[in-house]
Amino acid sequence: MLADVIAQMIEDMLNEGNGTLELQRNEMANRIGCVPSQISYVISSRFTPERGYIIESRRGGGGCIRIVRKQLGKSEYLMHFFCAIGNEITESEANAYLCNLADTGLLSDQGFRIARASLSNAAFSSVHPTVRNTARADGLKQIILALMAV
Amino acid sequence: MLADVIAQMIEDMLNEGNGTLELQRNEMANRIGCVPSQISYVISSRFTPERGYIIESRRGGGGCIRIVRKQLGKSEYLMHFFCAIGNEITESEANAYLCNLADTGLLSDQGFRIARASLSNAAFSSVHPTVRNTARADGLKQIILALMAV
DNA sequence: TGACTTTGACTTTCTTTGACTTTTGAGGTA
DNA sequence: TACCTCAAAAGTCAAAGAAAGTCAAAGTCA
Repeated sequence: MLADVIAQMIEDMLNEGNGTLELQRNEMANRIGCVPSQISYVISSRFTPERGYIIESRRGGGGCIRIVRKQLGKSEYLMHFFCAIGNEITESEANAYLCNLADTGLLSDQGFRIARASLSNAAFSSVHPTVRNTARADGLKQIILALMAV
Repeated sequence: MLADVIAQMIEDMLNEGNGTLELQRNEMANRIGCVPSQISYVISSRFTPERGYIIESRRGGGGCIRIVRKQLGKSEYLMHFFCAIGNEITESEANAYLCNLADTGLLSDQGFRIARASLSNAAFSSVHPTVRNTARADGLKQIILALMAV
């Protein structure tokens, strides 16, 4: 299947490049003989943050897509955390999680303060109350994903 | 890419000149082999006040462009940031701010990643689009307040 | 049937270029 | 000195180009 072929190519290039890779979507699509959005599809369906990849990109002339594979290790713990977070979470529940992360040393002092601030009720004051805890849960998940990216 | 090459040149010259630099647009464009407005483009897209640069210029014979990288004290810096944030802010604008904070050392690597994650579009996916940028601005402000509190 | 793939039209973002405008200093003139 | 003119800058803006992103329709397969 096309998507799998492309995924394998990217995998190979990643191995060759020590876990990092910059590709040009149009150029690659051209080489393979598919539409450019196919590349996007493969990346968004296979090289997700959940599976341990970081994706960055730049549009415009000379633009490209950057893929970095981060090696797993202590991130089992973080993954555990991630899974434990439901769809919604209150400020104090979030704080409990953060304290826990700080205790285990996965969160620095500054990191802790930033995370707490960005998940505080004050930060969500303009968000509609009915989705506030959902948004907070999303934010916490993003933070944990970011921590895994190290 | 041309723009990146020029940006790097300017960066180098700034370092050489202790954070300040005077350049002549036409002369530089000539040396590089591009149109003069390309230099203007690079400066206006990369050496913005948000990223901590002051731009001054003088037209006419002997005119030039002056670029100064400003370094402020910590709390001045944070205050400056805080005030510069409007009521709404996009993800990429927020990232520019965070890069700046990270560059100046006010934000650790982990802190940077946490802040970026918690202000990302992904984090606000359940927030109504019309208030997303408002919520992001609130979050960024909370983060900066947390940094000032140390 | 439902999840995954493939495709392509359309959008957004960033870059490059060039034509035109504005400002400024210098040199000449009354 | 006061003023005028001119050429040498830099500024502005919009069009064209070069990527990547998005999304929905159609196809495929278990």
